[in-house]
Amino acid sequence: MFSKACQYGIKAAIFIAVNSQENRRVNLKVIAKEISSPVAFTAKVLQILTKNGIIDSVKGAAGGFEIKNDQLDKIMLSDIVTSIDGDTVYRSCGLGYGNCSEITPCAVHFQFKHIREELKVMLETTSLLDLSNNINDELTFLKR
Amino acid sequence: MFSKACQYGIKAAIFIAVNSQENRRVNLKVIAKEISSPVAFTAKVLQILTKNGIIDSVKGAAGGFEIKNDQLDKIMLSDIVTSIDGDTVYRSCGLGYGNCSEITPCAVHFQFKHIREELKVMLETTSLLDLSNNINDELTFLKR
DNA sequence: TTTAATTCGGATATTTTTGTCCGATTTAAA
DNA sequence: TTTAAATCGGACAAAAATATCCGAATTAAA
Repeated sequence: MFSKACQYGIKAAIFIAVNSQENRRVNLKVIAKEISSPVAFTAKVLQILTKNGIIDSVKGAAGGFEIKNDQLDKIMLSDIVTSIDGDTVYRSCGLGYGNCSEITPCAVHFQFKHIREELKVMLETTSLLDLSNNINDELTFLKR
Repeated sequence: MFSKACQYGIKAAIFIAVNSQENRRVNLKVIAKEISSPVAFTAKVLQILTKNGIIDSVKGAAGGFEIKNDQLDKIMLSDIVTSIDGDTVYRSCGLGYGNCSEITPCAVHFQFKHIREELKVMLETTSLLDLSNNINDELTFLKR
């Protein structure tokens, strides 16, 4: 469904969100350890998220990554996915046709239409706040 | 969502299905041309489908690929997808955790659960007959 | 002011996916 | 029986994704 880079990005963003709620800035090493991802590769992913304004980075000693608390409910899963993987997963044709549409539908268009739309809605309505609240309430996990 | 190999596999299977309904056997070159795919790579994909019993191959001159007509309603999209990409798209965790489940759900488990289930049902209930009928009725296209 | 901790960014390496090539085998038809 | 058309399968090549390395820039704290 999503690339590894994207999975790391989602996990990292949630971890940063959870910590930002407690006003804790977290650095690359801590993030990578928490989400069991390769450090240097995770750095690349975090750079993408930073450039796209999804997370904030602070250079230097005591630096790291954080998200402004008033942004947590505005950052959606779709923002993260789009930054890293683009929007093809939930927008483009299931068979990869560039010209597949409602008027000229490919062989699986009507089967995928509904699922794509549900995925889109889900990604666009699930915020980092929702996800980090679930972690805080111990309804879900991030590290295993 | 699916690998290119899988997209080629789905397209090829539908094309073979459409032709099998008319009792026409089609060969690799014709298939690859129809679905605009690289010939040799498509050969590999067709071999996978053949080994998995989804399509039948006939060697030698006048050989090619076909599907028995009484099988068309029994071959589901899920059979093709599983053969080529495996079942991770519609079975495994959205974040890639091996131990994510209903009792120990990952951070996005409940968001993805519904979509994964819908995708699974769709793939398991859409047959090659359904898809080739739509092509025959010109409700959908395969080649563009 | 120096040091250590940190992100940034470019280069490189490895692995996986995608794609190509070609000889072996099979088989219908000339 | 020969030939041509086809699949099969192994080796190889290219591209993309994943992962690593390292020096530069930044900055808090000693």
